[in-house]
Formats: sequence, structure tokens, C-alpha cells
Amino acid sequence: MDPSQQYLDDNLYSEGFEIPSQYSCFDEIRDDNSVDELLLNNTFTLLTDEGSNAYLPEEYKGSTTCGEVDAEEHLLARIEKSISSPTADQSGSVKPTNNDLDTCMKSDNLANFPLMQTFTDRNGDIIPSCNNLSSTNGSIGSGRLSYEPDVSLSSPELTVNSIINCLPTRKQERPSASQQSPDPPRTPRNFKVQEGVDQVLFIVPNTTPSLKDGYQWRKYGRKQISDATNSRSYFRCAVHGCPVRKWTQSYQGFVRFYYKGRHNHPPPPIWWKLSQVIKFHQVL
DNA sequence: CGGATTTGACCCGCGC
DNA sequence: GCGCGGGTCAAATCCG
Repeated sequence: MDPSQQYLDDNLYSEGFEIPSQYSCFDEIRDDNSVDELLLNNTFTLLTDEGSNAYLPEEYKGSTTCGEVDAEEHLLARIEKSISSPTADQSGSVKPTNNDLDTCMKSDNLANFPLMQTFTDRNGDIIPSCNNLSSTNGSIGSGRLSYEPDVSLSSPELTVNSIINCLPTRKQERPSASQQSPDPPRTPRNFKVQEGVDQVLFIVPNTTPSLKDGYQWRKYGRKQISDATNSRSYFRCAVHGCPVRKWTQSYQGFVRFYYKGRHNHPPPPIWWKLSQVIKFHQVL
């Protein structure tokens, strides 16, 4: 069976990712040391805004927007780097010591996975960055992250968030040119920018074995997109009245998760994600 | 048996 | 205005 197809069909997609709400603050973290401090002090704030180049790769310094294709190239490069340099994430000084966190990381088999996140601007263009969870009180010892939005601090220029979440579990070859589809996957029509609506994009290798955030999702449709090898699955949050929807689509060895909306109920514990953010920082 | 998933049909938005 | 592609609905089916 085509691994991507199997991935799409797996019930694990009944549980998806948390959609980060609007960030509670936009602290400007301009150097790695300050991030280390925050992480080590468990205040855990990895934030940039649209204008911050704090963690942009060198090629994106000075720019705040780039096209989706460029962003994807960057993503693939990041994945390859992380795969080819298995010790890369050992260089960081962040070493979470909380036993629960370690247990969670191991149980979800997510240790050593890097994470990358980008924003999209109002036009839907992806802005590579290192933004991620915001947590005003997300201490490692608490067992939960807070995603309470702070409306007063939300950026009017940044209403759409995209996260690219890379979770390679084993070496994965990029498709050869002959294996690649001629066209990149189309963005879901409903994923187009809407005022005040959160949107998130994850891209994960289709070999990722387990992806859980505790949310329950109900599949409500599936569609062949563009050609017979490209299908998209449609999910809605299983909580009654919750407006959040997500789409999944496989493409070139990766699976894209498109999320739209904001949960209207408390988030579940998402320990593993916290660990990924830390790992991401280490990889960078 | 009830909840979740599948899948064909229908609806609608967008491009031409 | 029309046709096509994509999103959702809902009945059928599956599964625990």
C-alpha cells in the first residue's frame, strides 16, 4: 500500500493537532541566549512576529514574506539537515529535565524530531519563522500549556498562522524529479484567508508514526484532488459546536494538515508538542 | 447497537 | 452564463 495513502487512512488522524490560538504576546527574542533562558526558566516563549527575523534562516533575513514554493524548499532543506545530522539537536543547551516530559516524548516516539513553523500573511504567503506556542504560564511542571489569547496584543498584521511541523522518524528520500507531481498541491479553497480566522498548516513526513494532540476529530469527507494519486480528507472537531476543521493531503512524501478555526473548548494536554518546540530550537 | 467512517450525490464558488 | 472542481451532506457501511 502506498505509505501516504496508508497514512491518510490511519485512524490516528482522528486525533490531530492543537491549533495555536493567537499568541499571548510578541516578545522580541533576538538571540539564542535569550531563548535558552526562557526555556530553561520554563517560561517557554518562542515568539516572533511578522517583522522579526530572529530565527529566520539566513536566506530570509530582511524579508517578511516569501512564496509558498520557497517556503517548502526551505522546509525540505530543514528536514534533510535534521535527518543527515542526527546529533544536530544535541548542540543546544536546552535539556528539559522534567520526568513527565521525558516520558511523554518517549511514549510518543517523538524525541529528536525537529519542528519548524511558518506564518502566512494576509495573502496566504508563508513567512518562515520560528514562532510557536505561546504560553504565559506554560511551565514544564504544570502538565499543560496555556493558549489563552491576549486580544490586546494580537497583531493586526498577523491573523493567519501556519505551522510546519517536521517529524521524521527514519531516513526519507526526497522523491526524484520523475517521481514528483508536476504541480504542488492546491491550497484548500476554504483555507483562504478570512478576517479573524486562525489557520494553521502542518507538513509532516508521511512516515510519522504517531501524531496526537488529544483533540478528537471526525472525518466527514474525502475527495480526490487533481489526480487519482492525490486525495484530501476532511475532518471537523468532534466536540459539539466547535467550528474547527482540518484537511489532510499527501504530497511528495509529506502530508499537509490544514487547520481552520479556533477551538471553543479547553485544549488537552499536549506535552509532546512542547518537546518538539524545544527540539526545534536545538536543531536551529 | 451506537458511534465512526466511507462514499456517492449534491451544492456552490470560481474561472473562463 | 456555464462548466468544472472542491467542500459538505447524509445514507450506507463498518467496527468495537
